[in-house]
Amino acid sequence: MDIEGFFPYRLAVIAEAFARQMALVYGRKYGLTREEWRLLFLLEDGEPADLLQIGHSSSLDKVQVSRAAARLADKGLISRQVSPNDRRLRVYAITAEGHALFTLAFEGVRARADEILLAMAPEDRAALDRGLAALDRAVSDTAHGPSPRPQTP
Amino acid sequence: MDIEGFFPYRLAVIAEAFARQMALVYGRKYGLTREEWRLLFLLEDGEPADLLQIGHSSSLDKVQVSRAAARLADKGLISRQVSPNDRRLRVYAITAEGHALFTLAFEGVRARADEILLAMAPEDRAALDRGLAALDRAVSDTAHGPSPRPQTP
DNA sequence: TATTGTTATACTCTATAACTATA
DNA sequence: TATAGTTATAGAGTATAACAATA
Repeated sequence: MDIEGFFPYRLAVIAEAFARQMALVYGRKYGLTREEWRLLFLLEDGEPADLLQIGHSSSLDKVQVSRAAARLADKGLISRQVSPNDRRLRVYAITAEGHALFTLAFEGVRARADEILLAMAPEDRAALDRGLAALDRAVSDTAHGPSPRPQTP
Repeated sequence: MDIEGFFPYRLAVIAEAFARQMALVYGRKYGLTREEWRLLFLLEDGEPADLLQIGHSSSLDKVQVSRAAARLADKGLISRQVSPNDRRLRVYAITAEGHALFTLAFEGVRARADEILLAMAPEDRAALDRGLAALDRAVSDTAHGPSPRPQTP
């Protein structure tokens, strides 16, 4: 068994190399960590939301979201307001500055991602898409222990 | 643009979920870190080698290899001997205990990986394989800056 | 002077647990 | 008492720089 041909190794190395290319853009060029980038993406994309909703749709746990949100709020990229309905909740929303920065960063990331994906033959792209979707299902379907990244103890 | 459908996000999340399943085995069950696991894999697989050779074929840099090797040597899983030819070099080799532990861990990891992969339709597995290979090439082909994980400054 | 391997430093990420304030 | 969010702590991963020993 050669390590290069061992599927778990291959997947990890390829995904890492791709993620590194993206991080060069939002990280080195726009000063965002991966968690900040995801959080901004989520808030830009959807309605203002609270921490648990965000955790659910970002594959981050509540601690990660809380800390990324604190940093983003410090930079003025998002706002955090206590909910009037339930004062335990905070409602996160993207600010105008946040929107502006996200737009720039997103264009950069998308451009780099497209550059890579468009260097692939269309059939290969389709194969990748199909294979990843199937892998995603297979991991969920065969999960044993507790579900990953639980939000509540 | 929905974050769930954004390719870089999808790839990262799926690869992460898969890697987590593997780490549950070699990590939680056999007490190895990811770097120790890779290093052991490499030494089990090939000839005894020096640090730079290992770095090249493991996607780890020399610092990571050096530290993982120190921990593995402490546990008695590998040996490190100064090369007689060039006394700057150290030759790493797996020990009998290392071999025994690796064999157990590998069986476990392979079993979990196979469980997932065999839950996929054969055509989906083939698509995944083909898509990943193409993605790997595309990332390399479109690389701009310095190559990732350089071993020498 | 250049190279191999090690150590140092700092920051990010991951995983838990404990804490606070509200409900 | 339970829940939402925060803070604390520790370990693992990543990125650089500096260093010692040897060539």
